[in-house]
Amino acid sequence: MASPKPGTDFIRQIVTEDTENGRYGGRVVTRFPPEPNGYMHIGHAKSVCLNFGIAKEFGGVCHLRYDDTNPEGENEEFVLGFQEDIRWLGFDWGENLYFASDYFERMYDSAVILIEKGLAYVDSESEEEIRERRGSVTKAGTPGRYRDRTVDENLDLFCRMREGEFEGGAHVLRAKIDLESSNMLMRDPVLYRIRHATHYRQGDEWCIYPMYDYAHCLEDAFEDVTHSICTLEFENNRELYDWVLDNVGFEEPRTHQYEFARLDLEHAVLSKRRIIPLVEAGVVSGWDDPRLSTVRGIRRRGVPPEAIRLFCEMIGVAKAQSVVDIGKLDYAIREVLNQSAPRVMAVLDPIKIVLTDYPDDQVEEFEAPYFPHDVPREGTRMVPFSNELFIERTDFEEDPPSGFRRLVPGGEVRLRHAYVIRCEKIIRDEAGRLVELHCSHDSESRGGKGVVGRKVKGTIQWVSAAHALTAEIRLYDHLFLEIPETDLDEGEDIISRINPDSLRVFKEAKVEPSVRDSLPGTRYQFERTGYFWKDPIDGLGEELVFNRIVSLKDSWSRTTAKSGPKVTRSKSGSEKVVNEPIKPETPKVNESREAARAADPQLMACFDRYSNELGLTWEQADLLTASPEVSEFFDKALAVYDEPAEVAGWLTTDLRGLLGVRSLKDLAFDGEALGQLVALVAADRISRRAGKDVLARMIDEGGDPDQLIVQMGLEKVSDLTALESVIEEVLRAWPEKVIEYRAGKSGLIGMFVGEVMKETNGAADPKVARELLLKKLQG
RNA sequence: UGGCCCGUGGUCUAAUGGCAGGACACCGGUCUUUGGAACCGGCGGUGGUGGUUCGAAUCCACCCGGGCCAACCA
Repeated sequence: MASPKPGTDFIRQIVTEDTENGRYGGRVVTRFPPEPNGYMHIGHAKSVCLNFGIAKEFGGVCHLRYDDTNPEGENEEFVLGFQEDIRWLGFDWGENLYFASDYFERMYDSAVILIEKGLAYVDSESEEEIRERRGSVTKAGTPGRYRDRTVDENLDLFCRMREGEFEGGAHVLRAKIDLESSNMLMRDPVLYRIRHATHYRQGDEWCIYPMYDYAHCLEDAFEDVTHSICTLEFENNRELYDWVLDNVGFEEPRTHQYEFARLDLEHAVLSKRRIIPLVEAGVVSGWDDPRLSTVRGIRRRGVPPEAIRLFCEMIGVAKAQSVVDIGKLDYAIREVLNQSAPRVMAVLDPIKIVLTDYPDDQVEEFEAPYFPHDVPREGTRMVPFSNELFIERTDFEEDPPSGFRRLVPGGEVRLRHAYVIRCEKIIRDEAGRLVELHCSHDSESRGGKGVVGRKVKGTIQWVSAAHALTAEIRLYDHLFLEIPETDLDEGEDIISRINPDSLRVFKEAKVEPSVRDSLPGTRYQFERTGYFWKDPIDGLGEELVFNRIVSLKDSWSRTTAKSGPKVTRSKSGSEKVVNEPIKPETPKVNESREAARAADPQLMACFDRYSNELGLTWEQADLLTASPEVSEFFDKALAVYDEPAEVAGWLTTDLRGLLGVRSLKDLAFDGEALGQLVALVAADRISRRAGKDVLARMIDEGGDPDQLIVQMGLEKVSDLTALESVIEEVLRAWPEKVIEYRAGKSGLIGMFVGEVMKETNGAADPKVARELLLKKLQG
């Protein structure tokens, strides 16, 4: 089975690293935290596979925790729904079932801590005022009247909020953080609001309820979660997540939040917010409509859980927002079902065949295997045959296109597991409509025996008219024509985008009799048509009702349709953006750096000195004068090693890249140390590359470059013969690469240099090594 | 418009300064009593421009494009 190797996505890498470093003492605790206000959809399934999957792989646990902090819309039915769906997917939370609402008391206590620290206050302004004062993304917020209430006053008010003294909306508890923060979430976020509502678990015990940003991180921390994995839209919330935990007093090692891109599927609608109107308008039969991408819908359609897991493995986990081709889901379903579904015959839209040369009172039975030769499973059933049969209407063509391999007037076709027949006569009614086909059969071809002297290319399915079962068969197609989740505009009526052919019903379909005795839940392949199972609700009684789970891949209709251009998405980058090359007359300069210089004459002077006296480029001078720290760092380095261009290169490129989120101030070394390092490289003591390794070490652990070189064994190998022998060794170790290189794959030179560097532990001079390599590979 | 995040074949995703690889889709072929499956082969990619480096998808800068954030929702 095609399955990409799991375990290499960025989250698993983080977990691996944390486990290896013993950050949490080897513990791995994840959690799946649904709000019980709707049913689970396939997007949740991705998260379930991720969280439970990681726990399993790392020998940890995954908690199922309901994030039930808002009484509105939450209820027990949805709680049960999630449990059912998660179990169906094949995951188990064991003992670890939790409810955020069970933590309300502890959350209250934590809020009191924040108030006592002066980090939270009761605000009594109206909702509108608060919104007004929060400012906008480009405008700072302004403090309200109540921001400076005393701790005692806040404590008293908060207590009375809980006691139920106030109306909803009268007061809120807010964190006191920073009204000017560029992150809107940090502008004194609301922690608690008053809601006189009955909670489905807590009843009327509470009339204040915590907000997500306050509650969620505490839930994770209370449960000793290690890796709190959520979707990308919570990236901005991480800062607040950390703020709450740090200020309530949780210390490292504590939980941290990581974000991945949620699943978006072509032709599907994935959020509860968008599914609810479909359910309410009755365009689908309910949350379990087989066309919906809810887990209930998928399950009712007949998709096996293995297929969902395979699908989630196939699509991977990353941070790039993306839209997955629905064909991948179909593939995963077929992949699983091909191995497990017994084959039987059914005819959706029958036309009658009369075998004029077959005795009309004769019935014979063919023993037909349930599985094709390439599926290693056993089993057969008996299929009755008589002189009146049904075949699929689309398997007969009066006027066939070229390449058509099924029944045509005067032509032959093989009936699967039975005889070859020939179409002798078309019978029509007065209106000229096709009524039945009169055919003859070749008794020599019984049971699939070969025919002599001619080729019969086509094989079609059939059922005996007298023995067939009549069934209703429902064919499902994508609910939406071409609209991925992200393409819908806010407020747009999604019902207008429904695919009118998303459900087609065949009420008079004919199925071979063997399925009458099938085990409940059996998934079949109706040969040449697709995978089907009995609808678990409407197919329960006497009536036979089948759902199509997924069609078979159909390379015939693909070639006939001469498939027009694929529908492309209207938004989100399907067309390449071509940029005009920009050759600025005067180099572009970052505005904030320019502002910093404008505000600081000394910086401005540095900028002039760097670009004029020192001869640095605009870009370098610009970067080096972003702040006084940078220019001072640079000047100190220059004092040790006075080659401005070189030092500037190290500082603006290598050091900047290595720094990440840290700033120069956090460093355990200063400009002088950088100067020393650059000097050592310039003096040929170590290669530039080795120098970068040293720099990385200095950033992580501090230390003196001179000593580090010795410690890390990076002293340059400049001995030509020593280098040569290493090179010989590398070339011997990769004979086939040498051949490829000589055959023209010149990109391999980098790989050879890399191998030499590896062999010498980074000490070789790559420039020399490359030259030598080039020379050797020539000959 | 401010902040944060993200750009790798048609789609999803690897490569953590050293061979741009895999899967789906697509195209061709072999095989076949399913126009299925399997097998073989093929097409096709680092958003752009500069810079650093022996070497850049990867580091730096600018540009372009996309996403998220101004609920007392989660």
